[in-house]
Amino acid sequence: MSFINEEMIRERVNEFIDRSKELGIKVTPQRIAIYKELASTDQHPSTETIYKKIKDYYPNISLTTVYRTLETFEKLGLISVVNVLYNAARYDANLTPHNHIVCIECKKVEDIYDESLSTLDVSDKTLGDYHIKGYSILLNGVCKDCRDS
Amino acid sequence: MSFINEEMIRERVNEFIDRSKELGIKVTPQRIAIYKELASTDQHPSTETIYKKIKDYYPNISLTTVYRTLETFEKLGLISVVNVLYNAARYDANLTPHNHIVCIECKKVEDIYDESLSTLDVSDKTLGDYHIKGYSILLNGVCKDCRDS
DNA sequence: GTCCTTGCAAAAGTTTTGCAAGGTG
DNA sequence: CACCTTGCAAAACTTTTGCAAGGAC
Repeated sequence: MSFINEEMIRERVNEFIDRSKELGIKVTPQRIAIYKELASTDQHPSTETIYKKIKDYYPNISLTTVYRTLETFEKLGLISVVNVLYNAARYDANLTPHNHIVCIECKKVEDIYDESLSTLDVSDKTLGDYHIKGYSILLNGVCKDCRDS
Repeated sequence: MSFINEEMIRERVNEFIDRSKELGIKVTPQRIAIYKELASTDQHPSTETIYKKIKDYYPNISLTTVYRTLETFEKLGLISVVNVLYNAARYDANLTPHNHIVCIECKKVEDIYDESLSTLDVSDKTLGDYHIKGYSILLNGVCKDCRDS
């Protein structure tokens, strides 16, 4: 299911290279290394984690490059960020069940009370190796303020 | 709908005070101020934002206190954190639709391919003031490794 | 050769920790 | 008055930015 073999990785990296050329960005060894590292795992690593792994065989790479490269890839849609709101912790005193919508640009968060999103029933189930405690649905889009400016 | 008036806030703060006593934590002016600030908005503020607001009328409060207090509240279930994975950006090269499960303790992220979670269809809709681009479902629980230790 | 990309260093921003003083129960 | 909580300072950690050198096309 989630097993990734050598051939799949090679294929993904080749697709990445083709796509980069289409998009007009330069294909550097650093970019290939970063993409390959991310394509080789289903662990959703942080920037630091990717950096450390690459450093083993590419000791000169800079952490700054990894940051900048991941941002570039994400903006071009080559990869995605699991947690849009990684900039700072956000709290909520409202404990009644509801979901959230995040503005991709200004990072504003608003509540959503929408019945079509309340149909999931996963609490207290077991999924894979996990005891599920809860879930959160984060919609994303662009808010009116950001569209207007 | 999402309008919060003075009376609701007072009520929430009183509940908070009662609950704090039940839980055996001390009710300090700082804690009341922090809880009240959070209960007075549906904006899901960051620690810094809460700090700045309180500082207007409580100039001696420390940012450290706000950090520590929010953590305390969260661990006791008095409030919740919107974004569990706020510690660092996490990336994913797998662009096929899937969801994620996060271990609350070690912050590990794994992929979920579960059909019962794939029934949401919100793309390209408009919800409130937003053009929806997509959504992510983040289940949370405790992984096997963390349960065992 | 042009211009995008990289690496270094420094800065900005977020969160955590140690410790003494202070306040709640 | 015991002990939890606070505030300050410092450190740890994550991310961003400026600039000159380097490399892809």
